[in-house]
Amino acid sequence: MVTIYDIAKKAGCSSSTVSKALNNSSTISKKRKEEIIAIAKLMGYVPNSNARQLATKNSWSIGVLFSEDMNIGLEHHFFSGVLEAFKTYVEDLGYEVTFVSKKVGHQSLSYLEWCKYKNVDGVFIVTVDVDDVSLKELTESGIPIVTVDNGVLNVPTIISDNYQGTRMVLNYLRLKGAKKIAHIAGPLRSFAAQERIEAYKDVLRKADVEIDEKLIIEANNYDFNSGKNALYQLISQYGGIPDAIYAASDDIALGAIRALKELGYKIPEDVSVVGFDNIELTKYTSPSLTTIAQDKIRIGREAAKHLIALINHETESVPGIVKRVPVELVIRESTK
Amino acid sequence: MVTIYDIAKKAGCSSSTVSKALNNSSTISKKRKEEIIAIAKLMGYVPNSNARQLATKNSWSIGVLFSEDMNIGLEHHFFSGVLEAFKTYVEDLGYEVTFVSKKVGHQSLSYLEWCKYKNVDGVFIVTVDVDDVSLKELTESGIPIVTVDNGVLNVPTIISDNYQGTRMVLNYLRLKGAKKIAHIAGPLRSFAAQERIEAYKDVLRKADVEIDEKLIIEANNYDFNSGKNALYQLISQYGGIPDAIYAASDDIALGAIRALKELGYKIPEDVSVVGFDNIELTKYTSPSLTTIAQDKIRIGREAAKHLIALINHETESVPGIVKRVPVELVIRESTK
DNA sequence: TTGTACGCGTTATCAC
DNA sequence: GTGATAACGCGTACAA
Repeated sequence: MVTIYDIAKKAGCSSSTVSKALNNSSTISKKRKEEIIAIAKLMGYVPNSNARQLATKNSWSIGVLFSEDMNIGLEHHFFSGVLEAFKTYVEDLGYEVTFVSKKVGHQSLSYLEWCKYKNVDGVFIVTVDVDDVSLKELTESGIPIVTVDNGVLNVPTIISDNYQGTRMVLNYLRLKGAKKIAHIAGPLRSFAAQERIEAYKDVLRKADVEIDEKLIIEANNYDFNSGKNALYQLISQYGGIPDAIYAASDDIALGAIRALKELGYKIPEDVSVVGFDNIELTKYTSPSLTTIAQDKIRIGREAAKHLIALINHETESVPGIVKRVPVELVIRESTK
Repeated sequence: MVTIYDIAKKAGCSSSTVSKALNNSSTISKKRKEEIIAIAKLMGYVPNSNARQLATKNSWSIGVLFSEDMNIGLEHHFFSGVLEAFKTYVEDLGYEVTFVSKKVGHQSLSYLEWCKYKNVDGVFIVTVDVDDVSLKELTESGIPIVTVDNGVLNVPTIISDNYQGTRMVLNYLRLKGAKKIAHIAGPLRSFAAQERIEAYKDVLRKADVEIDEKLIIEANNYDFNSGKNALYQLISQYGGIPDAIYAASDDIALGAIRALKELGYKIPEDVSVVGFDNIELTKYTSPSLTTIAQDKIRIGREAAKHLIALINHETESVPGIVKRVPVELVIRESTK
């Protein structure tokens, strides 16, 4: 490993002069500077992150909480996309991103301890086990944090505009003549699920449609099988099928469609079905799925932007929703 | 921030004694040790990663190359799964995982420079632009590296057993009576695509089946549309449809199925279709897809194992395939 | 068993 | 414009 001392020796100057040259300080002659930089390049000098961070107390690093123990299954696709966009944005600003861990070498740490250990500038909570006690400690620590919808509520959150999406779905279905529109909600421990169900009720109410609680059912989870089960429950609780079904996720929608097919119904002839997310495969199923497209890239980027602003003290940390990202209605074959 | 000096002051001893207590050295009395540890906990002491790494020259960190500029689309799902498994394994051993970047603060670095800067113990190449010049420098640097199938060939590689998978597909199709079996290969710049096409030829040859080059077609990519296009080409080049189609990925298979449907063919009545990967959605399409399941978790874990072994000098770095992970044939509705 | 003193590679504060 | 020198927080020979 070549250090600034090696360079200093070769350049015939002191290490502090080298440091100044490399950090283009103003108090150094142009000639010296170029000379030193040339030598550094020649010798293959690479700075040492640890030494630099130790001296500057400045880490340029961001921790990412991304635990997959919690079995979010297909949904994961959404979060991966968000993380990608986030990573791209902050890396371009010169930050490095590291997964927050609970171990270092042979000893166990809490999330907060790990963050202090690494001296991260901020944390992006992507997915997490909300029941983890270690999490509360972290979110209350004062470290800049953002998250996207995942049920952690005491942290600045970037989220899709669920109300807008729900309104678009319902307006569209009603425009197409649907009277009885059911809603298969996501698990209500999820914030997004709560928002969508509230929006469903509110939009209908404002359109002077009476809310029929029998048309609302909560799925156990966001996945295919939960959707399938929910549909059977819906039918038995409602005593038949509605004109249309608004599902809280694409996977739920696909599960519901499968169940409907098993029961001999045709989509969209007998019943229209709409999902939420616009995951890749919705283009390719038959029928292809009408759905609300979430803008993963935008969400990731907005999260990054907000976190950087927090780090730079350009904004204050307020718990809850700080940004709603617009969604889009994608009309395909599952609605008539 | 509380340091070992703060603890030393409170405990009435020297900082080195504190250090010894915290690193459970053998040369310290039990009583002192427990006392110091208690004080450390009380004061909320957290070690400083940079100082420790600077002193020990030991980073306990692994870099991950995961660039998404290259538009691998749906395939990404596979790599995300592999990365998850990898991360879980190495974090459990106490390593932290950081995305390799090309910037730090405001200056640009090559991959290798970044790795030296961060002093990572090893690198896991998940996805990467193989044409990146910066990559060669890294792979030839001597830093421990592993990769999974992605076209980087001069590095130890963990990969699915493509031969076994291909053999299972072909044997199954032939058993079911298929005579003319076409192969839609992946893009041949991909190593897996090459392996699968070679296996296809070899297995048939060994079964005394004459290879008909007209039954082989290379898709431009691994995605849906490439599969669709490839199928049209196949038909025009072969002058009809074969008994069965073995596609190099599920997405290709689904694209081909879509094209077949457009042409009025029924699957599996008119033609059987088999994919490769076993991505989630293959369960839910209609017909659901017969495919080869790749074991993402096992691949990620084996990659981790191998990298750790390299880091610990328990094995030597040999370019090319170091481990083949078994695959499984999942029979669903797209074959008869 | 404990403490002293130094090194890890860098930046930053002063004198010069 | 340049160069000693002191941090930064920790680990570790070596001496006590």
